[in-house]
Amino acid sequence: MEIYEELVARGLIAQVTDEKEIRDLINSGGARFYIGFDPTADSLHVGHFMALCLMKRLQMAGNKPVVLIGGGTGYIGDPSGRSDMRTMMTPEMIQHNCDCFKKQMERFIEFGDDKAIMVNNADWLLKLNYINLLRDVGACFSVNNMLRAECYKNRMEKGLSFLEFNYMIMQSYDFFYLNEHYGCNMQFGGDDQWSNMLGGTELIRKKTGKDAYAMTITLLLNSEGKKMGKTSKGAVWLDPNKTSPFDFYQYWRNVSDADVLKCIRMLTFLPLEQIDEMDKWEGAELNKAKEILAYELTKLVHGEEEAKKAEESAKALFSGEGTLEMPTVTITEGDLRDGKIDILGILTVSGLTPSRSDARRAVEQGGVSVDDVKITDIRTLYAPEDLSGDGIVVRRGKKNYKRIKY
RNA sequence: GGGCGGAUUCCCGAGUGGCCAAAGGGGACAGACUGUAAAUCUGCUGCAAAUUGCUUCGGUGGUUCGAAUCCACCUCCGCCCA
Repeated sequence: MEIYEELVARGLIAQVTDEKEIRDLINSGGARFYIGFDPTADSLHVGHFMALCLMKRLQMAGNKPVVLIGGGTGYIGDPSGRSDMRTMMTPEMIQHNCDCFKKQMERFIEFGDDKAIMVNNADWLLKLNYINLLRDVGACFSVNNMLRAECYKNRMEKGLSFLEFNYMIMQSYDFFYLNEHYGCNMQFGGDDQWSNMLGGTELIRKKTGKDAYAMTITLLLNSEGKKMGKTSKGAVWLDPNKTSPFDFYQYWRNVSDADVLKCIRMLTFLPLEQIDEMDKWEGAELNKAKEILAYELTKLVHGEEEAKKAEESAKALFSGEGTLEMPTVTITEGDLRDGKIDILGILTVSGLTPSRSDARRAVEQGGVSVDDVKITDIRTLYAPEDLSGDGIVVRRGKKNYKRIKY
């Protein structure tokens, strides 16, 4: 199966500007495509991961990826898919985030031997002269058309600043610039980028008369229609210091039945035949599929060793026996009161609960246990001796464990 | 630039002098049931030395015994007119 057909089979392709041309181009390895990443945080997250995987797949098929870091567009902020304005970032933050992105990407994409290149649009966007830009590309954009774009529609009521309105123009200019200077003939991006990307192909056509193509990646939505890779605490990060491999594993281990196969198809590199086989699984069998999903993704992001560790820890914890790998928190003297610490203190210091009030509620509702014994009294006290040696294992709810030592 | 309207807790959104830590919904969390799933039911959702105290309703000052609520100024946002 050729690469384009595989992407379709995996459900990765959302929209394309010209299916035939694009298929020919990437199947023959003739695409020089770019994907942009706006440095909105100091780590990549699951959403970026999809794009990286796509780059990898295409690179393996002989196409050349251009990673575009949005050091310049970061100054503006993409309004697509947002209902409110982004908070403005300082140049220092943007630079810091760009650096973090670079490091993480090198794990996924091979940059040696001109196999891929990385550029930063700050290099050309920040130099632009307003009047020149207006004359040069401003004339190519119809405000009427822009306002009709889906990405601005829902902002018409909420409010959209001129700053954000210009994002599309900057992104279009990027494509134009990359087309001119790097021979870039294709752009990929999330489906929410569609109108921005069309702006680029249009601009290239108007300025040069050449054709350029765009293709969007299906947004990874769960069965409830929400973006995946988000938890109540925020995004699921690829940086192990922001989302531990164990938590990363657990996120995928816990996806709902309805979403497992879709995730496996879209995110893993398992052969399609194997995935089709899994598609027949039902009911509790799907639990197995979740293990596979979690393991495969953790392996891709954090390496095989970490994936194994995470898997073992998870199995041990949920089967109730083992207590090998577990985040450990050490209680210090400052946490003690009258030489002891109460259960609420332990929960709070360990981060299992955000406050003592919350800890109190958790205990009162029967959600806390220590070494598998349910705690019912909020005044339960622990002395340093109780926490010596291997310490104790404190559990809040079903899925939150911490080992507590002194 | 002119006129009008708005900002409430994680989100939406009620509240227009004391009965307000603030209705209702969503989400999150916990319990039961399960398969570390979904659905359902229940509880819970500012903080703490916890039948009490403290801090919160865009910001700063003021009126009042008492302010989310009234007044003044400021910031941000929307709508209409230019």
